[in-house]
Amino acid sequence: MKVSTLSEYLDRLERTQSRNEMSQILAEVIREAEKGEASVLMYLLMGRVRPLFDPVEFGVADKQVMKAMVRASGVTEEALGAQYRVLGDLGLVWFAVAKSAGGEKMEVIFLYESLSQIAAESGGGSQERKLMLIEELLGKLTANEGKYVIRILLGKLRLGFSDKTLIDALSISEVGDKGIADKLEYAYQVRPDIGFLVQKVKEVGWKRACEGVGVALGTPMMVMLAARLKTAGEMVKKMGSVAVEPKFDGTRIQIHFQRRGDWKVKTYTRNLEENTYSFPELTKLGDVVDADSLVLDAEAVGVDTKTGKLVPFQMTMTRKRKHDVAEQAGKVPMVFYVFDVMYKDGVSLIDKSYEERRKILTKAVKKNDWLRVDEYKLVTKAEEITKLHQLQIDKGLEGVIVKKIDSQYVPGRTGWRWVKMKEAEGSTGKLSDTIDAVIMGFYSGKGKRAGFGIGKFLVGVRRGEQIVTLTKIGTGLSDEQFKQLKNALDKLVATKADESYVIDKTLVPDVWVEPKLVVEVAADEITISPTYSAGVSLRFPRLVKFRDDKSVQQATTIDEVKQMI
DNA sequence: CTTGTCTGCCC
DNA sequence: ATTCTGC
DNA sequence: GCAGAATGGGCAGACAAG
Repeated sequence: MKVSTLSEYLDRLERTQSRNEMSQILAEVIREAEKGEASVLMYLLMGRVRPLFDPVEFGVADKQVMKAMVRASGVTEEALGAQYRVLGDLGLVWFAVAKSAGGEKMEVIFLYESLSQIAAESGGGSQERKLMLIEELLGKLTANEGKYVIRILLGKLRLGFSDKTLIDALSISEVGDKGIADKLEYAYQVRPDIGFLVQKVKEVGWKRACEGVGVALGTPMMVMLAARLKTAGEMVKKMGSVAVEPKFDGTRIQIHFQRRGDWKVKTYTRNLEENTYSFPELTKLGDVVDADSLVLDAEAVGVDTKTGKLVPFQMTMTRKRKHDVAEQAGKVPMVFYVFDVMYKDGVSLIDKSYEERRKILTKAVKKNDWLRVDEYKLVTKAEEITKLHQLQIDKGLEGVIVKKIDSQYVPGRTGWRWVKMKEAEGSTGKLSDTIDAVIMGFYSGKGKRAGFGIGKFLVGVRRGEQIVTLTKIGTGLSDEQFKQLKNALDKLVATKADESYVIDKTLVPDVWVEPKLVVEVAADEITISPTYSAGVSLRFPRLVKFRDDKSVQQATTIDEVKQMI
């Protein structure tokens, strides 16, 4: 397939909003792909050159791509930046400034090779080499083709489809409708590589491609996630009999173990990245399990060496490293709370019920101190969920996960099988109170929000006569509220930061505004911040509502914020 | 060698 | 992570 | 309700620049 053909398909996709229609178009792409080309096309459509679980990344984003665009177009960085703030998409910026070069009919395979080379460059001088390669590539493409290539480099085609839609499309390409999407999804779940799946289906047909697939050691599988419901009552209504488990504030880890073989343990993150190197303590896994092979689902949490208590999330995350792991493991050892088993001794367990898997799990782990099978309580009443939730909160945990006891292990967060509960019913965030913060400035938006002229904004709190920065806010507003806010802020635009602002150079907004507007902000936690001038910041900040009724003098103070810790 | 910027990935 | 929105 | 796309803080690592 030619790149020009691909870009015509992408043009069509860009014009359609209906995902059903998108699936049809994508099915055409799959049908038209030549042998050996299908996998490559799928990766490109996902804004990548390799499957999710391969650690191959482009290593360029906004800043570097913009530099390459400066070179390829001759337009200054300032001019491109200005366009970017208006259009909210570097692909569109390129389309606007690119000279109508190209003309060469490039093959998709060639494009793929070029992009792979960009990803492969590393070491001293690699940034320069990446820039050259991008510049060269753009020079061979039309402005429209370049638009899509830039979006691929940024990992966002922004066309309204992703892997799920590609699976629907694959089903359509094979049988004319979404009839086999379930089976394909299952195959994708245990090997989340859309390029591999499409290629295989095209080569051997969907029946053989889906035949006998199951969890495989050494291949990360997609994990089950917890949805959210507002009340315990809704949980009981949707799920019936449930198990309530503690929710630990650490990092999700999928553990693959085999007693014999060229490796013993491999671990993966929630997003399927391999992170075996981060957890040297798991080399001893064979001592504490009664099995020849396992795939486990767990939460890794650091412990305080003095008190034995679990450490805060930020401390646990210091283990997300490649270097000096052993040293860090001494400072912050890990424990692993195991809550599920997806495979044991050659048998895939994801089709078994929660209760069955739990029984197998309990038997598979021997009594020990660091690989802990977490507790679960079977419950049928809403009040019991609420009570257990409060119990975990009192213990200092994040909350609870409520699980439907007869449910299979299904990836993603759909279907009301697992539901999380963090804050108490009726409250907006886990933080006991909301904060009334002052809007200090705002930033242009990307994608849809470019049209609003605002995508997020900077807020602060009072410290004496000063206003110190606390967090940026980019969620909690409806489209309508974004438009309203932009209108209101336009009347407060200032040419520079107000004298009362204590600012940090990395947080300079696109537009400063006078300190007039107050907003109510919710969050889950107050964190010690290395970046914000308040010295603290918010974890998961979101807007609750505009507080036009409040003056800046009535906004929350830094002392009040610190008392909430 | 240190510092700053950018990126990717945890939540 | 949270939240909003078109289908 | 699903799937997708906006957006958050903050950590380590890779490079480039000084």
